[in-house]
Amino acid sequence: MGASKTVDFTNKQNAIAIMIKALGHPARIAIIEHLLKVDNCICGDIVDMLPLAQATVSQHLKELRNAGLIKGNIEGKAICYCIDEKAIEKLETYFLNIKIKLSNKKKSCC
Amino acid sequence: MGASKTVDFTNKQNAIAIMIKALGHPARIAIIEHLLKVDNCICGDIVDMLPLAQATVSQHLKELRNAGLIKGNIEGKAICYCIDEKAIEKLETYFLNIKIKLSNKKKSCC
DNA sequence: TTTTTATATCGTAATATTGCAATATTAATT
DNA sequence: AATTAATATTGCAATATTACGATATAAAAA
Repeated sequence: MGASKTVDFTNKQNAIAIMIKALGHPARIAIIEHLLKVDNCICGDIVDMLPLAQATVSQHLKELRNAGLIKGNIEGKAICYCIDEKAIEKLETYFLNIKIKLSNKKKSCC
Repeated sequence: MGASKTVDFTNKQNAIAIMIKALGHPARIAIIEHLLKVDNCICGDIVDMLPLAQATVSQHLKELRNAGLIKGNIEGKAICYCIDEKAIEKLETYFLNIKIKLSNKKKSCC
């Protein structure tokens, strides 16, 4: 197979899984962390930062874009990439809710 | 290739990517959400819940376990799985920090 | 001790991901 | 218009993931 059975899960579950999956790679974590540090977020700088070929970085950026985690703004012949705050908020809220629910839960076995 | 270039990233980046990656699948999201709802977290119930074969569910549970997101406790011939609170806290903290850093940041382009 | 029950592992097929070189595209510069 | 610069896309090889049936394992029940 190799294909996830997305049809059988809720839309919410599929949506959050897509966002989370997009972050589940060290290069894409590194991209987000770099965008966080830097003020001028030009694509070329990301390529220079990472130990990966330009084509590979471009691919990772595309995945982050498709998942809604970053936005790109064309600036002349360069592209300025930024983190999408709303996406990060969604993720933070998701885990915060789990944390809260867990703390309100009686322990069963582990 | 198909193999991530983990050597070239920091240990922290690789570690958080592994945790996040483990959650980046709708079935594993569904497992976590189920464990959150239920008091008695027996493996067989998870298998019954999900639209996947027992072997597949077992594999997903293994990945969550390997990433430290759940813990299993043997109870006779059954196994009780629970969410590892510390793992969830790590994830929540990670995204909270990004959120805070973003809000303290001057907008550049997007 | 045999059988049943619950879970894990193995083997394997289908598909996805990762990474890169080569090439295409697009916009600025000359 | 031709060249340069920045980024994206294509094509492809290597590896990983997903899913499942079949089988193994381990504990309880009969």
